[in-house]
Order: sequence, then structure tokens, then C-alpha cells
Amino acid sequence: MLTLKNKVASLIAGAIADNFGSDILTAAELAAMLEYPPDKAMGDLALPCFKLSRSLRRSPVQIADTLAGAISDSELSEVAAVNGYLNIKTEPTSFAKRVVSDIQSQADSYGSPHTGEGKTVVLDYSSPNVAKPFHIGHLGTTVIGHSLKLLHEFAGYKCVGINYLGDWGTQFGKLIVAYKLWGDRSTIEKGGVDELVKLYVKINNEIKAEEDTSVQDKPEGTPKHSELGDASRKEFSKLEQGDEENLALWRWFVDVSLEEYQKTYKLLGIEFDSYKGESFYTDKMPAQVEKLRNMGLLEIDDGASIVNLDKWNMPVCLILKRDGSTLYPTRDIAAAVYRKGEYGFDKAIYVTSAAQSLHFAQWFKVVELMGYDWYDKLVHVPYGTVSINGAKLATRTGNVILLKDLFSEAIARVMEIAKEKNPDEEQCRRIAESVGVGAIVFYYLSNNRMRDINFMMEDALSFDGNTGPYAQYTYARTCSVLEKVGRDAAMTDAPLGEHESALAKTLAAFPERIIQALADYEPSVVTRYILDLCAAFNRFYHECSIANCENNDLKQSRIALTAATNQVLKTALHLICMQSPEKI
RNA sequence: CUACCCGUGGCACAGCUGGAUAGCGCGUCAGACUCCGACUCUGAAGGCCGUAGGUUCGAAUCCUAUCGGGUAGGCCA
Repeated sequence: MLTLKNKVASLIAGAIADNFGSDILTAAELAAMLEYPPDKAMGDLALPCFKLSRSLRRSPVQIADTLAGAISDSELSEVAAVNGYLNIKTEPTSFAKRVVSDIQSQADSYGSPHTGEGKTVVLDYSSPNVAKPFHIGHLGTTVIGHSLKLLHEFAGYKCVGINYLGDWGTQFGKLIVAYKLWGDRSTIEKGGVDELVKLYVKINNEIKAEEDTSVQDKPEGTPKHSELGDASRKEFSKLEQGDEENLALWRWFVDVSLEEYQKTYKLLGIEFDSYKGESFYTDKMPAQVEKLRNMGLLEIDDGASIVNLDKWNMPVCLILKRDGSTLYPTRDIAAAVYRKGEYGFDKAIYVTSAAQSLHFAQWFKVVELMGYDWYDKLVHVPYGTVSINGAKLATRTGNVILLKDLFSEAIARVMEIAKEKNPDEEQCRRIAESVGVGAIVFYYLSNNRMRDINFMMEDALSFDGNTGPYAQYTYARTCSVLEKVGRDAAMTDAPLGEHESALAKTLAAFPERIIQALADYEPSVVTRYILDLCAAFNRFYHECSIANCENNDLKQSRIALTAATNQVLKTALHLICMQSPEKI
């Protein structure tokens, strides 16, 4: 695919060779030097010639002047030298013609860099803990992870989405005890994961109370103790040994939780390729521990087995507890080894909170020390923490918003508005789901993932300004216009105005934004592109009549531009987990 | 104490592989629809880019120091 930058870069490369007899810079290097001028009056592309000054041994002004006189092309209307900058303007009509015909011919694949063909990437994201609330804190990993999956698929990668469920650990011992004491099958069948959470919270409170009582009036340092805690450990140990009753309960808890998470995933249009959770890897850890021990990487420190990472300026990585049981890093290493064997990935992406950055840096290093040559294929993609309306998330104080509640609130608000326009209840429901959920997703994916996000309900559900509904509304508008005038139109030679050519330039920028989004693992690049495209289209739409345009050639061009916008918008919305309803 | 992340108009954020006059949205103020969907568009006010040095022809962007906020740091995940 020949982008404008590449084309201009090769023209410049040719001009440099002709006029300075130098080929020290390749077209690709020149393309990287090209930039977009701050003011469109200056041009559409610019080359600051300061960068060439040293290697060509001329002054920037001299270089710019020479190049300006040496470059001409049918797609370029003006090449001018201004204070050491080489400013290039495109000829709007032929440029737009090429962009739109690219979009028409490539359709759904327009914008794909095709860099992933024949490669596999596994993405580990969402990964909620069974029998714990699935709340707004999980939104980041879920939507960033899925968007990255879609982006990689778009680039041609074979993708494996893994939901690494938190489905193992001592919490299940607690849950089993709680269920046996206070639980009731039909209540849980009816109330789902919420009921499990209630049981879990209740037993944790009871254990804490017992522990506090146990040390009352005792000397300082007396170990805390609780009957329920003991019982829980015992039940978990039975579970580990394959006790049938406990295994059945555990399986059931997992199923009940998963069933509910699926509803949320369905709203987001997410499906995972694997739900192998922590439990799956329990029997795969000993081999890795053995390998570590054989390689002499393990040290015993205060009874625990660790890998010392002093040399890399990191705290020690704990592999085994004093009692010999495994830890988080152990399981992650075993999982990575398994996945490498199973999928032969070219890249393994983990999307988790930035709070876990050290943990990932540590076990990635351990994988390297173990001699696995794919250690550099592991990528941690962190994101900032979420607070709600300025306050931290806290289950205890009730400052949590469950994802299902968040989405139903959003859907309900859209329903209110949609009802007025759409009498058909079923259709109304579908629109409300895609717009309501889309509003939340768009809001979340609007900013740099590393920034801590303060989730403002009012802003997230707002319909004005740079929002999901604005983007979807713009898409619906393109559909509406095209329904009226038809989709089949090609660009003509009719001269274009500033709004048409601004739109064409924005459409042309899509491929490089996708490349950037992939390079930075940053879905917000796509979100921001969508806003740019919507703004360009809405300006065009407002100023230029499409259906009622009297000049038929111009009308054809405008229809073609609208169809191209429709195509690119649809692709882009999809890449950030948004639906694109044709009517709102 | 140590490491990482974030500090840009009242609010919430772009721009950060150095480049020409720092952008968008919300809010505020003033405008635009006999016209393809007004959930749209146009204009104005509002910022010495946390602070101080340094590198450079050129710094919001790179380096150093410092302040403020967040997160993590051996038996949780």
C-alpha cells in the first residue's frame, strides 16, 4: 500500500540523489522524517530540512530551496520552501480520488498493516476471580485486552484470547465451608454469583471476628486463630486431593460465576478461545520448580524458595512458600510454558493493572534465567487504576459498581431516549444495548491507558461532545444518507472544496494510526482517530449538501466520500469493541 | 527508604521516536437550521505545558535535580 508519506518520501529521495548525488537516506528514513504541519495553510506534509543539513553539508534553507524546485507530481499541487522547511500540498481532487478508491477496493481490510500474517499472539485478559464481584475495576483489562485482540486480528495475526480465571485457591475452602453452613442450592441457582459473594463476604467477616477474639487479653504476639479458618484450609486441602463432594461444589461455583460473566461478555461482543484458569495449571508447576532447582536458581531464604534478582535491581521473586506451596509467579511461569507449547505464540500479551508491573517484570526475568528463548515474546500491557467519582474502589465501603449494573444503567438511559424515536420495542432494545454499552466502552478507551482514570458516571453516560453516542450517531448518519442516495458512486474529477479534502486526508490517515495503536498497545489511538474522522465528516456534512448537490459530478464524489467514511468508521468502531448500528 | 507511572486552560484529556502560532471535549459567552437526522456546526474568552537547571539552530517533548499525586516492594493474587 502506497501512502502519501511513502510516495512523497520516494520523490524526495530521488530529488536528493539527482541534486546532491547522495543516497545516504532511504525513502523509508525520509518517510519517518516527514511530518504534518501545524497549520494546513502551510501544506499537507512537511520535511524539516535541518535534519538533512549535516549529512548533505548544506544549509537547511538551501536544501529546501533546491528540493522545492526539483519535485513535481500530478498529486501534488505545490511544493514550497519556507525557512528551511519543505512544504508540500496535495492536489485535493486526485489525492481524494486515490484514497477513496483504495478504501473501496480494500473495503474491510483498508487500514490493515498486514504485519501479522502467519503469526500467532495469545492475549491474557479480563480474568475475573470466581465468586467475587465482577466490577468496574475489571473493565480496563476486559476492553483494552479485547480491543488489542481485535487490532491484532485486523493486522492478520491468529489470536488466542485467554480468560485466565481465578478459579483456584484457599478462597474455595472458605466458600465450601460457608456454603455448607449457611448456603442453599436454590437461592444460589436463582441469585447467581451475587449469592456466592454474600457467602464469601460473610465467612471472611466471621473469620476476622474469631481471630480478633482469639487474641483478646492474650500477650502481644499471640498468633491469631479461627475455627472457621482451620475448617476452610481443611476443605481446600480435600478439594486439592480430589474429594468428590468438594470437587462438585467447586465446579458448580465456577459454572454459576461464569454463566453470569458471559452475560457481560455478550453485551461487549467478547468471546474467549480458552477459559483455562488457575486450576488448570496446578499440576504443571512442579516441573518448573524442579527445573529452577536443577539450574541452581532457587535459594532458600527464611524457609521460602526464591529467585534472587538483585543483579537486575529487583526484589526477590518468591517461588515456594515456607510450607512448600506455590505462589502467583510459579503459576504464571507454568502457564506461559504451557501456552508456548500449546500455541507456539510469537507474542504473549498480558493485560493487567499497572499495580502488577513489578510482578510481571520479575517473572519475565525468571523465565529468561530459565533459558527459555521466548522470554522476550512476553509483553505486559499495564493500565492505570480506576476510582469512582473521585473515591477509591472499595468493596468494604460499598464503593464498587458491578459491570452488569453499570451496563444496565447505561442501557436504561438510552432506552428513555430511544423509545421516543423507535416504536418497535425489540429494535429499541438492541439500539439501547449497543449505544449504552458503547458509551461506557468509548469513555474508557478515550484516554491513555496508563493514566489513572476517575470514572465519572455523568461523563461516561453523556451523549454530548467526544462520546461513543456521538461516534455512533455519526455512523448512523452516514448510513441514512447512503440509504437515500445509494452507495454506488466513484470519485469524479469535480474540484473539491476544503471540507471534502480535509475529510479525504483524515480517511487517508487511518492506516498509520492503526500502526501506532499496535506499536503502543494503545486502543485510545483508534478512539481518537474516530473522533477526528467524525469531526471531519460532520463539518463536511454540515457545509456540503450531498443528496441535493446540483453538480452531478460533485455529488458523485460526495457520495463516494460518505461511503468511504461509513466503511472506515465501521472498521474503527469494531476495533474498539463498539457496534455500529445503522439507525439510532 | 527503593523502583515504576502520572503532573498541559475551571473540569476531564490529546500532543511526548525534539521542529514552524500548544490542540479537542465539558462548562461559560455569542452565533448558525425554508436544506441529506440539531445527539450537528461556527466563533469568543481561558494555558509562561508542576518547578529549577542543562543539551540543541530549535524543548510540552530528551537529560539532571526537585515538588505534588498514584502504585508496588518475601510467604495474597
